[in-house]
Amino acid sequence: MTATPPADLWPEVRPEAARRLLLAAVESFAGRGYHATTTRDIATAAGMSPAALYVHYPSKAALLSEISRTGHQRTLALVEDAAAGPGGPDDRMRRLVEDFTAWHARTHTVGRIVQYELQALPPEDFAAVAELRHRIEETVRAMIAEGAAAGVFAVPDVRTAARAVLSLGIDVARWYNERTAEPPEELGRRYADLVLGMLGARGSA
Amino acid sequence: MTATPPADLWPEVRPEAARRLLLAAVESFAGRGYHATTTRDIATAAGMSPAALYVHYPSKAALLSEISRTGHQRTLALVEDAAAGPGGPDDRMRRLVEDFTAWHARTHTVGRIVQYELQALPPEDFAAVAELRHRIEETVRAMIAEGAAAGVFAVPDVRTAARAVLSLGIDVARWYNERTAEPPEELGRRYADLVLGMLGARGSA
DNA sequence: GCCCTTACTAAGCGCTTGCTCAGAATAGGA
DNA sequence: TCCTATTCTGAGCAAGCGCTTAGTAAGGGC
Repeated sequence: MTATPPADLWPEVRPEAARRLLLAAVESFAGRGYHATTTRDIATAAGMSPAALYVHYPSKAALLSEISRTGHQRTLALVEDAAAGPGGPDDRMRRLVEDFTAWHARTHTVGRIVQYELQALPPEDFAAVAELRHRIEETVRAMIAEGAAAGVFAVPDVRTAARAVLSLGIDVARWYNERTAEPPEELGRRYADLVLGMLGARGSA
Repeated sequence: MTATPPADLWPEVRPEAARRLLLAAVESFAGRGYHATTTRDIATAAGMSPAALYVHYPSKAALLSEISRTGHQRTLALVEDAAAGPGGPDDRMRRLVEDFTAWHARTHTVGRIVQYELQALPPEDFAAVAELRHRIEETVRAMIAEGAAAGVFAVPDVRTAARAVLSLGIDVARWYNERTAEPPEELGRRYADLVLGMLGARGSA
């Protein structure tokens, strides 16, 4: 088992029943999609009746929004941490790709919801996460631009390269599952190597 | 308008009403997801009543299966064409990435369904497309292995590299939309450059 | 024009869904 | 132990869903 065990998600959420609902929702939303998941699915998986969900959350959509928001906050934090860390653009890009990739592998259930269930969010909640996504994209773009200006990266188009870097990490959430043998950290290292090669960083390959 | 106009999809499908239903289904499945799309949505968009759908297709799921199967066949064909084409591994990889990327950009609605609605397919239909997906993955993996053996590519792990190459193209379907300014062919060329850099092809960057 | 086939509709069915509500059960503090 | 607050349930509601059916309309061939 190389993914984050569900037991480790949202340790701060209380009461325990509310957390059980989140955990159950994540599994079902990630496995079958938001719209194909019923409140009965979630409640049953959490060991409760469907009505219990409404004691802790105002709606089914509120569960989705909570998962999406916290997932986006987490990925933004790790991207910004890497960007603000020590070393040159190549070192920081390596760390960014390692962490972003490993997170999508380890937390692929949340990652799937974060990346692919945006259209199911209520409009105001969508707007909030869209802003977080924009900050992630800008951070990556700025890092590549910095590396290109410093002659560390050689990319014909910064925006396209930034898109590609994020795509690699994001798509991990689609394909990574419990049976994938490669540990998240190792996948992150391998992806970092590939990305530095892609960006034409000297000393890469 | 840089994507394939819906009018160009499935020109061989007759009668015209059946094709209108496919076109309507593609737009709605891609935009909101299979499960959030009702038969009433599809029928209304096709200018018919919900019952008309059942004159041409046995079920809502049959529409999904048709779109998924034809989409997979198309992507498998373009991957295999590139792999069987002229030139060395780097030339063929360039063509593969260009075509795969451009297809996902131009036909991003179908691409979204192909890549992200697998869990909604009836089991037998899923099994059929899973086989097509496996062949796509194998073709790309074999090409990278060939390039590595010939010393044209330098990758520490062939399977991870193959995964990454496909991920770049696949994720285009998620983010590309009608407002994206970059034409599919140009995006394909840029991605091909990035991929050759990623694979450590000499002369790349 | 007639007949057959195909395409289509309006109406409605049985079932499912997100959610509400009144009452019951449980937990915690004095 | 008792009381209050919190947690939870069973039952059920209104709306919506995929699909069916009987009948109508349209198209094409002779």
